Amino acid sequence: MNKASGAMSYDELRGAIAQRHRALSGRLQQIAEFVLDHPTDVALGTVAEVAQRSGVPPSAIVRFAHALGFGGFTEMQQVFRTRLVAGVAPSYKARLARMKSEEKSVLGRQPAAVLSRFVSEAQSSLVTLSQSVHARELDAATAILAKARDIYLLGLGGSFPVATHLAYVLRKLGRRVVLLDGTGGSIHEQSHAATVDDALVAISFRNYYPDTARLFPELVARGVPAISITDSLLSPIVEGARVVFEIQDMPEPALRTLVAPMCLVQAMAIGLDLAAD
Amino acid sequence: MNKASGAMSYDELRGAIAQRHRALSGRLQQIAEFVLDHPTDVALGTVAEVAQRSGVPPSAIVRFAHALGFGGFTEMQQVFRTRLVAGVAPSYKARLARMKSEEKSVLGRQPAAVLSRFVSEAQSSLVTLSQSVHARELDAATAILAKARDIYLLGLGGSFPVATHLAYVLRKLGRRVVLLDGTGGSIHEQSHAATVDDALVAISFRNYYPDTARLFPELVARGVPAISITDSLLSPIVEGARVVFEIQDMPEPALRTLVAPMCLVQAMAIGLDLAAD
DNA sequence: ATGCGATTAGAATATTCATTCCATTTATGT
DNA sequence: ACATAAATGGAATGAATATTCTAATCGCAT
Repeated sequence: MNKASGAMSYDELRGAIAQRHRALSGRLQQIAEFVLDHPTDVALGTVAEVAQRSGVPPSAIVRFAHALGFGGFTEMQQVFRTRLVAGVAPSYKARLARMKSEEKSVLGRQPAAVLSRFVSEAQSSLVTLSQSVHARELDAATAILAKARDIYLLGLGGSFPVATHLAYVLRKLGRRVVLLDGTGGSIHEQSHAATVDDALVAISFRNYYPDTARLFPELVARGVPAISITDSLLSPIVEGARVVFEIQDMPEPALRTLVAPMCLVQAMAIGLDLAAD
Repeated sequence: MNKASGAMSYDELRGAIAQRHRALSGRLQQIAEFVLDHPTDVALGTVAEVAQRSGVPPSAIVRFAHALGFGGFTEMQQVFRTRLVAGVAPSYKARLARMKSEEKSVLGRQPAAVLSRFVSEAQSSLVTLSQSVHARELDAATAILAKARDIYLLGLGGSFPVATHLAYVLRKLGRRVVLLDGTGGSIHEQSHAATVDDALVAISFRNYYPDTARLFPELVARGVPAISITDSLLSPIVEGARVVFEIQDMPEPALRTLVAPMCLVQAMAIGLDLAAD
């Protein structure tokens, strides 16, 4: 019971186990070998399960945790669980909390620190993007766009920059684009000519812009093939869409760099152009 | 209770939740949104924890699981746990296989390859950004913006998305913003009210949009403090600018993801807000 | 061999947890 | 406006779980 185990990472724990392996008694050595070989079982199982799989009585498992300086099995299990959560996409909640805490410090308030924060934020959102977008979806999306006569773009509020960017690139590539921006009237009027021979790319993140949520179902009902870029399967532009790109983003709208969706629409546009040859 | 839930994958479950979301009652919808946004919490937490974090009573969580066809929370949780183990298991063999498949797709022009190409482009442009932007410039920029009564944004053509994004964030933070977009007349008229007490953020990349090149010197001549974001010191918006951010980008306009300038303007806006407190 | 300390296994226990039940509230149709 | 059904929240319940305790066993030096 000589090791402070409070804030221990999984790798540190592995090292600690390996280090004192030979100093442990027979049963405890057996358990040490098992937990190093089956960290997932330890992370997700109960004491009884781990005990059975490693062939020892439950109490031995608890003694093992004690020998490592933990208050009990549950405490040790927490460390093994960090390994699991580290494997999946970094949680935005944690990152947001980190941002908030850094904002408090004087150093974090300096513009240079703010920039490096957004840069690293953008980096990880790009990693997440390439992991979460599948080739099948991209192929389907470009197929829809390739068949479209006119391409309608719907992205208002915070998503407007993405829509304008996609509009710019598509027009550069010679596509006919209608950007639904609501200038000079309602977006309903702008989208009135959309038919089943056209296509719609809708972009919307929380909180979903009301006009987007209203117009999207109308166009879908008219048979316009739709591609949606959003942050949740529950967003109003998911139902009826032929293709849905779900992109994780920051919960706070003002903190979104839009890096991931910008890259995605770019890839869609260029991929469309290359496939057309 | 009409869905066989025994051998269900995480993605299938997500789809099922999204599909019957609107058919659920209020509380259950609230839970649906939470579990889609916080799958890790569901995978690792207890009923009480999930209930507290999602702001519902524990019994509602169990009812939610029942509504999805599971025998109880524990049964549903198993599906969420598969997501965690799937994320960590692919060690070397799977990762190698993934790399191989990516290489293969690079050979073709498949959209997925295009995306990964843009992602890596964006990654490196972010690295370059954090290296090339210095704290002194950022400080100077935020100082100018802090003193400004109205902030005029000038970014046309391919830079328009950056300008709209900056406009969105600044307005969210309560700043007075004039976006020079030329709708309903000339940008000259829109910028007519700009004085020495205001500020101008100009964004322009090759080939420099003619209107930008024309308007920028006029505003500078009128004494409006200017911040420029561009790709060359020879660009038309460098001379007369108080601060210049030079950002390397792709030579071909259609291939720019705008990732770096998006991050930069975001950092400027948030940095301004934090410094103002 | 024998006594002593360390180690172990299994039962006992106390706690945590998921689930169910029921009274109350809220929505819905007549 | 009323009656009926659905939904909800909170307490009660019973199961599952981690942990502790104790008697038995093992290893080891004398």
